[in-house]
Amino acid sequence: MNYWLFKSEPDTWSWDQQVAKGEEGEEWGGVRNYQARNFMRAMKVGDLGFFYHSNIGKEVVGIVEVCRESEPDSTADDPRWDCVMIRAVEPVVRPVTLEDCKTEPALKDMVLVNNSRLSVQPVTETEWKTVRKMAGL
DNA sequence: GCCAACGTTGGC
DNA sequence: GCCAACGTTGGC
Repeated sequence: MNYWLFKSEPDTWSWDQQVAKGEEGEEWGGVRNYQARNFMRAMKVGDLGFFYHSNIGKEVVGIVEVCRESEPDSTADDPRWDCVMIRAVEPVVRPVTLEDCKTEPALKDMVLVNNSRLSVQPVTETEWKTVRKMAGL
């Protein structure tokens, strides 16, 4: 089991929209970054991730699960891009902001804190447990 | 809205 | 294969 973090601008695709998709989930398309794509290729069905709102909020707002492994991105006209599908699992009790992560010593090596531009990131088990706890889950 | 950081592109 | 130019992201 691996843990991840999915970043989205709520203006483009928000947690509420993700929740509205329900069990069916939604294609995490539109990613045009090799590192992010490679992380998606490494994902397995059942892997869990944080859903993070960038720009507006700058906080973790929910938990998602990978429900389909990487396959061609329907939003791409170039075959090199593919993506997974994710579904909402549960909302957080309390959002965990970027600032919270920066001030928590256990999260000092978190990718979110050090490379905020990467849109799909790996999360370690320790970070996963820490953020979950901070989120009130 | 600005700008720093980063990734990608393309000319050489 | 290098690197300058350019585009994008995302925190502030």
